Amino acid sequence: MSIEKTIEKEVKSFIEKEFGQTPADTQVQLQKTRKEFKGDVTLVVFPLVKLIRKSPEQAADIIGLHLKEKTAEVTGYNVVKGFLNLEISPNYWRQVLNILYGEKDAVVAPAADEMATMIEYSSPNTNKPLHLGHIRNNLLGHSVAKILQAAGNKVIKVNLVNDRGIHICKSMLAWEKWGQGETPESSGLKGDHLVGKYYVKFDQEYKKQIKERTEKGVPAKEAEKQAPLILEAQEMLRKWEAGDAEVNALWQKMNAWVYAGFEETYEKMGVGFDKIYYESETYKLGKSKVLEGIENKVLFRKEDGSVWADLKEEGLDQKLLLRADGTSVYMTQDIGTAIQRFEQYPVKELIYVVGNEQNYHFQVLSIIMKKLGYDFADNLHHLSYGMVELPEGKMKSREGTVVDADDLIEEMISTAREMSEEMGKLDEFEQMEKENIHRILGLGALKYFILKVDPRKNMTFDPKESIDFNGNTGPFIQYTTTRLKSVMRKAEEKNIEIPAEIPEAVVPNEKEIGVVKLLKDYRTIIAEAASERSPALIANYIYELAREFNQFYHDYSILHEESEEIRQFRLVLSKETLKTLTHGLDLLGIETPERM
RNA sequence: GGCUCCAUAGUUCAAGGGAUAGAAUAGCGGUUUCCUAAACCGUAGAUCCAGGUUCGAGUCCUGGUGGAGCUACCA
Repeated sequence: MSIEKTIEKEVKSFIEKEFGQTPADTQVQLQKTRKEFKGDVTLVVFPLVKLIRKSPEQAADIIGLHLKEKTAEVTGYNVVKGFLNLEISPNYWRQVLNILYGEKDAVVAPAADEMATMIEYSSPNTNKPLHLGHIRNNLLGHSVAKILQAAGNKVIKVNLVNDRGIHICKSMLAWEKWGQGETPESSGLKGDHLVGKYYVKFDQEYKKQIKERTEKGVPAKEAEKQAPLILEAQEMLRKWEAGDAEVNALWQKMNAWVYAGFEETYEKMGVGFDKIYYESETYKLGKSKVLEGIENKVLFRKEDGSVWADLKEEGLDQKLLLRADGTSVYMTQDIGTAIQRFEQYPVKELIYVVGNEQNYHFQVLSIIMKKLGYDFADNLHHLSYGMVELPEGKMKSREGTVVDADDLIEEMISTAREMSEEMGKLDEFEQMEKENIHRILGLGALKYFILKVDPRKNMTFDPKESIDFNGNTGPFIQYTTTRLKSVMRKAEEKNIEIPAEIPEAVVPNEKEIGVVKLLKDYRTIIAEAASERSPALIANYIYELAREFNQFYHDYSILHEESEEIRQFRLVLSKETLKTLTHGLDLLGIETPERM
């Protein structure tokens, strides 16, 4: 039993016996003792003073004295205001490390639950390359999937590629008009960037046409609708929907370019999926369910034939589900895909990793699903993450301020390369090995930078200041692991064995206890990160652990320690720390190099 | 206009209603005959404003100020 549980139990039974009052769980508040005070565990006494009817100081004193007498692990206490700081014996911490060390897996045992959690992320449009916003989405989705798995869930990762619609037709049309048969091979451009180029081209030409008309006095809205380019694009979409062979062939060709490009970026980021859905295959879903909804009178039809949900009772507006011409909208498709997924898979919940700009959409989705009578509506969760903003505000493709995913990744790797070469620690390595380490470090810095921030919050990225490699960063934690790996290598070279158990005679010092205390928390942190769906909790934890270990490492030597028993203790401590840091980094999708 | 979210050192981020608000970075000053100095130590620096609830408020409530998002027969 953990020391906190033991103390909690003892405090409760003590107060019950002595004062005839049973404290509620929320009244027994235990927390870690702050660094500036003596002690390990702190009981906040304020909530208990009403039951005990003494001053906070007196109450703390009585409880402290009792715990010291009754609980073997409590070796002393002190009272500061209403805070009872309890000192726990170093032997207890040694035992904690022994237990952690004995459990070979840092991972929580897989749950027996056969029902899976499905997590949808990435979901890109195929008309332009991925940017920094997508990076946050992908890293979050991938990391949350890993964390859920580590917490004992079955996880299915899915991607829904938005491969159809008017925006795709814009790229296709521009390529036909101005592309002169350009291909990724002929231009040397990555497929998604090539298609993106024509999407931009369309927009430019379209704007010109609008301007020509507004200058002749046509109202802006009229001009937007009249411009020949947009009419052509709309015509192309109609042909696509009618299955026109020529349009379809072009669509297939250009999408294939984009997929190849995306695949490259996904691979670089280290993210992947168990199943990829294409909107061209799912966009007709949901319509029949909506029609059923009319029969069941939960939806209604307007005079023009369009179908709506009335959400006034929920404090929202009306929401369109089928256009007057009978075609579906985004919401209709999402209704269809959700139903399909719950029917096809043994899924207990569905998590959508989508930006907070779509909060309203997902709020409405849940309400409509419920209206349609699907119980799993309560198991649809929107993992709503904040925008990545530039110092001057939102990224705008029109103003060319979009931070391209591929460019950023390359920049990170080359920064790692520059720094590494300056330090010269890898000089004797082969080129291939060096490049691999630069890649691991560059991506480590990027991933940690993104994931350490609470997903729900907006974050700022300044392209002028490169992402740090020192301090609270991925490379800092990676560096700690390479030091540890180096210690392990040297131990092996010197034939120093790492024992199966720690000798009982060892009494850990303060720095060592500091590390053990953190190691003990790891499983709890995973569970919390899973329920909060927040990789930031993992990131903050491993940073703190690395920092704590570095302090110990700086002050004490491991292999050069003279006492064999203490050396063994420190080796076990190091091995456990390495295991935990590596595992935590892996949950963030970050690799650890052997050297750096 | 309506709805939602946000506001913490110069900057980027932390802080389950609890102690003297933590880090990092930038600044200043130190540490290397010893397991990797991408490290370690020291120094200085912050809760948007006004009320309220509470033994205790960055955290909860009300009002204000400033910012973001949503409010499409786009996806």
